[in-house]
Amino acid sequence: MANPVVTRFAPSPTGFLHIGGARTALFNWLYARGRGGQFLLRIEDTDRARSTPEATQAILDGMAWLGLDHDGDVISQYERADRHRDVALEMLGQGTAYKCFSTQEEIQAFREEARAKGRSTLFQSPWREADPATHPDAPYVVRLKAPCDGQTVIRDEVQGDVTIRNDQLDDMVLLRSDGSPVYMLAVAVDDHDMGVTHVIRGDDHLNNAARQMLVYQAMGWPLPTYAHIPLIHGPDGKKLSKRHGALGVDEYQKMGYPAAGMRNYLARLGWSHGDDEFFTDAQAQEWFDLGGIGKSPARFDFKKLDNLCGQHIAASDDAALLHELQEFLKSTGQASLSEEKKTLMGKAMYCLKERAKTFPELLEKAEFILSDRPIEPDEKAARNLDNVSRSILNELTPQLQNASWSRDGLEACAMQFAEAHEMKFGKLAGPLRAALAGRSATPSVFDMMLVLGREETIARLTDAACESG
RNA sequence: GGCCCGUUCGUCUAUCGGUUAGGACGCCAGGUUUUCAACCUGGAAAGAGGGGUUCGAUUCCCCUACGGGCUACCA
Repeated sequence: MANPVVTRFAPSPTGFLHIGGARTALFNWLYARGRGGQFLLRIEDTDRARSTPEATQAILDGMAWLGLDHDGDVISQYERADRHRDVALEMLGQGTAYKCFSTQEEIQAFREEARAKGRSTLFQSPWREADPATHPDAPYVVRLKAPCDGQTVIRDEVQGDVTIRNDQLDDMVLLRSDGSPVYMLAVAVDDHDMGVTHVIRGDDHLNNAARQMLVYQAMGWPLPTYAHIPLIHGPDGKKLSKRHGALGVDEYQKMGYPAAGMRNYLARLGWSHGDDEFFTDAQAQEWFDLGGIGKSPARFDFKKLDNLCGQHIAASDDAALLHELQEFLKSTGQASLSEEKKTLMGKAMYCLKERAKTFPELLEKAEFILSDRPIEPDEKAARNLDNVSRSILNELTPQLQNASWSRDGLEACAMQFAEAHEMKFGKLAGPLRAALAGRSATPSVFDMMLVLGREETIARLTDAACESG
C-alpha cells in the first residue's frame, strides 16, 4: 500500500487570493481528493511586514467560495518559528550550516566587485570554514553550507528532471540576524513535518526547490514529489498582474460566476484529460493527474469561462442553484429574496437556468418574477405595447383566462388566436412579453405564465391592455 | 549578466516518429426560432525560425528568437 497522499496549499497572506493561487489550490485539492488523501492549508506569514489578517481572511473566503475544503487546522508558518529555529540549530550542530558574520555592506561590496569583474555574484562567505574560536561577538546569520560541486536534480512531475549545478546555489540564509527563520527553511521544515508527499505549486518556485532539497538532505528527510505548474498569464500573454486582470477570486464571485464552472474552467486551464471540456467535480477528481498538466503558461479567457459556466448553471440542481444565487446576492450586497420570490424563483429555475451564463444574467431573465405590478415596461418592451398590441391583448386575455393552465393548453389557445386573426404567433409574443415582464429578454411567454399563475398573469395582461396611451 | 523553464489554430488543448495535425471556446456564413439564450449545418484558422538525427519529424538533439522564472537577512 502506497503512502497516503498529502498535498497542501501555502499562500502568503499579502493580498487577495488571485486566480493563479486559486488554481494552484484547486490542483492540490483535486489531487488529494481524487486519491483519498489529505489537503492541508498553511499560511506563509513569516514576512510580518507584509502579512495581514485581512489577506488571510480573503484567502479563506475565496477557498470557501470555490468549495476547496482543507483538512485539519489552518497552519500558521509564523507560529512554527521555534521549530524552524531548532532545525537550523541542529544543522549548525551537525555542521551543515554555519554562522556568518558578514555585514550587509560587506555582502554588497562583494557583489559589486563580482559584477565588475564578471564573476558570479553569488555571495561566498569568508566564515564558511572559519574556526568557531575566531568568531567575533557580533550579530550573525546562519547560512546553509551548500555543496560547491556536483549537481542537484529536481525530479519534477511536470517539468521533468531539472538539473542545477550546485555552484549556482549560494549558501542561503536560514536564520536572520534577529534569529527569525527565513521562508526557504520554513517551507522545507513545514512540508516535512506536515507529512506533505506532493508539492504542487507555481513554477516560480522551481529553482527554489533545489535550495529546499538541500535542507531535506542535510536533515536526512525523504523528499516529496514535486510538480511545478506554469503560471497563468493575462489576455496579453504577459504575466498576470493587477492591471492585467489578476482579480481576486471574490471578484469572480461578484461577477456572478458559479463556483462549479469556475472549478471546471480553472482545472481545464493548463491541464487536460483528452478532449474533455465539461466535467463534474467527481470526474475531475477521478481524472486529475500530474502527467496531464501542460508545461507552458496559459492565458485566462473570459469567453470560455462564460461558456463553461453556462453549461454548469444549466446542469445544476434547481435548489442548489437557488441557494448559490442567494449567496451571490449577499456577496454583492443586494437585497435578499423574499420567501414569496424565492418560491417563484424555485418554480422558474427550470427555464431560467437554460439561458444564463452568470447569476446577473439569470436575474435579468427572472425580472418578470422580481418585478411587481404594475409592470413598468422598459424602452424596448414599450415599443411592443402600441394601440394595436393593446387591442390584441384585450381580446386575447379573456380567452387565456378560460384556457387550461398548462403549457399545452396555453400554447393551443395562443396558436388558435393567432390563426383566427391570420397573424404569426411572433406578433403575439412581443406584447405578451412586454405585458408580463416589461422586458424584451425573458423566458418563453408560456413559461412565464405558468410560473406566474393564472391570476397574476391575467392581472398583468389586463393592466397592459387597459392602459391608455 | 548567470542559471532554469517554456513555444501546436485568436484562446485552452489532443498528438507521446508515419494523422487530410483532432476537439473545445470564440469568430464567419446559413438554418431554426417567441425576445435573449440555446440548438442544427457548414467554413476560415496552428506546429516561432534555422540546422541536424532518421526511410520519415509537431514529436528526438543543437542553435537563434521571443516569453517567463530564479538569482534577498521577500514569500
